[in-house]
Amino acid sequence: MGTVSKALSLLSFFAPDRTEIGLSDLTRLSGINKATAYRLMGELQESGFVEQGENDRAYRLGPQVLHLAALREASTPILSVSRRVLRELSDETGETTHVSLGHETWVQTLSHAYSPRHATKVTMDDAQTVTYHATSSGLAILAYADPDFVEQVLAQPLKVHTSKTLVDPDEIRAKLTQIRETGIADTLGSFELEVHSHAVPIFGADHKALGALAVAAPASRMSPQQQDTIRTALRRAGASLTHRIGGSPPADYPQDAAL
Amino acid sequence: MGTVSKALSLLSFFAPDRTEIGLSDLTRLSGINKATAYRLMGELQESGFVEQGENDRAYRLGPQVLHLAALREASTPILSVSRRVLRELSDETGETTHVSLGHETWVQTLSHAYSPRHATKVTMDDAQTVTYHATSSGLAILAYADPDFVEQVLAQPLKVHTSKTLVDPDEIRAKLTQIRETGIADTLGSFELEVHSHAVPIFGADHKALGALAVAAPASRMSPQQQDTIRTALRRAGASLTHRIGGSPPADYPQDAAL
DNA sequence: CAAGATTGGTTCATTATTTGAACCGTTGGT
DNA sequence: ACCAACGGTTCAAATAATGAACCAATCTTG
Repeated sequence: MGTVSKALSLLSFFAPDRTEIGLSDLTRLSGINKATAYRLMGELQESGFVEQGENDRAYRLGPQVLHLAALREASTPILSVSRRVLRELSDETGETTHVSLGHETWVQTLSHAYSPRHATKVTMDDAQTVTYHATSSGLAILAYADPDFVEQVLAQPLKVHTSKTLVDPDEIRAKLTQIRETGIADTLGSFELEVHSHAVPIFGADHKALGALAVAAPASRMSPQQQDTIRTALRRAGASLTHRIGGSPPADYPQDAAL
Repeated sequence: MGTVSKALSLLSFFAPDRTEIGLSDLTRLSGINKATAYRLMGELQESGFVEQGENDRAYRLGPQVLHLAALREASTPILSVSRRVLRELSDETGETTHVSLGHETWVQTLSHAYSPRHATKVTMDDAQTVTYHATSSGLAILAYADPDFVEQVLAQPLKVHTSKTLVDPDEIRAKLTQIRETGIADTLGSFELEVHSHAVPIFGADHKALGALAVAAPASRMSPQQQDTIRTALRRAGASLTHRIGGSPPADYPQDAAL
């Protein structure tokens, strides 16, 4: 493992529930020598990737990461492109839609759109972080992720969100196989009761799922016809989004008859 | 310069107008040996900070940067917090408001809010990149940045956006001094004609300006009373935003009488 | 309140990694 | 058929990373 990888691996210890890390904690978490960690963090700090609090001297992520994220957005505009796709998909289905990004251990909601058609709708926050195993978006990503990554996710404690949350790794693996047959994931009440959610994976240039596009509807409104509308619209919108960010699906991704 | 800094400096060659860089270009731009650059980019790729196109093998920023940006957002929630502040500020002033982040050579618009009060309004895009010298946001940031940084920005060619754009470094330096007296920057038509824009800096935990909060209004609507309303509201909203992201203004920042 | 533990930070001889000129095999243009 | 430019690779020489021990300053705690 090179020095650079080691330094960057230090960044991976930042998590939603651990946004500030002191030097000693960092050495314990990483197993890297304290002097080394100190020097590496110093370099990361110089480049603006981390910054230090004044009082406790704990490290936290710096503004430079926002800079890079904005540039990434310029080259692979998943955020801005998804806005149009979400708008159209919401109009078409009459339901709430959103895009998420798959990360190490959690799924990040990037952006969403509502439909004015119904008074009742699923409401969302941007920048929300949700679990892989309980959401249709998470499952859609997992279904087209590296098997190693899937096992890594399933090896963690799986939170029970509702009475319908799948937490048995075997059941989840079976569900993933089932998702791969149609290319569409759906969950009914496993994250929030009364929410029926459908999702398709979004692929990057490397043919791997980097995120998901989803439609979330109140379960009470989900008729077979509505589900059909959603699946058709979702499939098309997903393909469009994948294409527009310069990505392409893997060879084994189920293509719709009418492409 | 350590190996890590060298690797991270490679990332700085990505820019809005250069989102993909080949290996040879990268060695020329950085002056780093080709073999070294190759190995460093390999490490950055392993960590997901960059990815390679399939055809041309050019490097581009990877999804990992979005992950880190989301985490940074969790610790310093400038994006989510600013939404509420923007909403309130738009309601209060009846005009378009936005927050921006200062970067190396440009200013990035993060988020914005419109007011429904008037039919005519200044329209904005998120993730827009604008110049330091021609915008009130940029000037507000520069006024509270390191002098070295200011000189670095002013040493570059300054783009003429309109007939009213300031491009003489001396005039800009004088303007910055003037901004520091009140703590509020304003520009009339220097970026877009007919737009009168006011901005205050947003400070991080290190007492340095990391971004700006701004109100943009059609010049025709800018009466002295309206300007007064905006300046008061902006001052308060800026202080609130700075506070809510865990930042604090430097000691010499002009405090409003009614804090 | 004083002993012991823990914090961020530092030192320096040892070690292992980075470095870069030269060298491939391919590709694309002329 | 040539040449230039591309991404990628090699290996001895050079340089940078490493980590045990060590500070000074807080925090805990009996």
